[in-house]
Amino acid sequence: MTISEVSKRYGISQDTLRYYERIGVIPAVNRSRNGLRDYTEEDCGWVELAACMRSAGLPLETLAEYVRLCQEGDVTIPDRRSLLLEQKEHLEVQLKAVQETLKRLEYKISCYDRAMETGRLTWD
Amino acid sequence: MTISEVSKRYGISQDTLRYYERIGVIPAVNRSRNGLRDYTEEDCGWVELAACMRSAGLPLETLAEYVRLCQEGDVTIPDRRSLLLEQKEHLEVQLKAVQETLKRLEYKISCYDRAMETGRLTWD
DNA sequence: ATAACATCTGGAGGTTACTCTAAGTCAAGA
DNA sequence: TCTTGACTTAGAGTAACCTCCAGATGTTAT
Repeated sequence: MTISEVSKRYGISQDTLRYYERIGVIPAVNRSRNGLRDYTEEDCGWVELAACMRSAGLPLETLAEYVRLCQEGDVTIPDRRSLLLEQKEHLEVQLKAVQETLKRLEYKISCYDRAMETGRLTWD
Repeated sequence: MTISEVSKRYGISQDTLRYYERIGVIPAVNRSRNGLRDYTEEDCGWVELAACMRSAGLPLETLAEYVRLCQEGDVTIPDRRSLLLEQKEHLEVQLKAVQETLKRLEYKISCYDRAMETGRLTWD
């Protein structure tokens, strides 16, 4: 699979794919004889994982560390587990922040809805 | 209320409070005769709103635009409403991303839990 | 053969959101 | 009076995350 195909498949620019590989957020991708990247399904799995984690805001450095640990073999299983646990806890905090802010936005929007009917803005 | 008090109250650095004011994320704060900021409860309300919205990841530019619209009076009510609606939609997408990633982290962690008992990592 | 196209690398540039520094002002305490 | 400490400004610096560019190379279509 070429970089342009992977780029389209996951909605990540080619530049970003190369960047992620360079900084270790995805492991090194095999090359065809002429030096072009040729992504396997396993490579795509790493890309997809990175895309998912990034969409939730995990830092690139953390993802790179996870990949590094994975490459070091089974001895790093406890480290990997605690890395994921830490990120899970961060995300739980983040989730609450987003939920609270959403509630607040909904409330404000309802105030504006009323304001647009009555011409009066109450409790902004 | 002094800047150091507001800083402590909302866990935002003094530098950041001044920065937010400078770029319009919070409206201009009144000064005491010697030029020091003296935050009213209303000012604090703006700070708290900014803190909440930022915790969910809303961009500073968007917050500044909202503040600007608020200062322009009632004619901007429809604009403000649609700005908030747009941010609400972004946050709903973000919420889903965080929820999905959380699920995935939980699943991976459960795999690592099993791996640490059995010594075998399945379905990473 | 030549042109068009995709990819490569290394490095520079851009955006967002702070964060820090330097130099200055002012009020209160020793 | 002198110094300490909290505050001020303007502007530079930093970190994270891309994004773009130049110049090279290799493949495909005319």
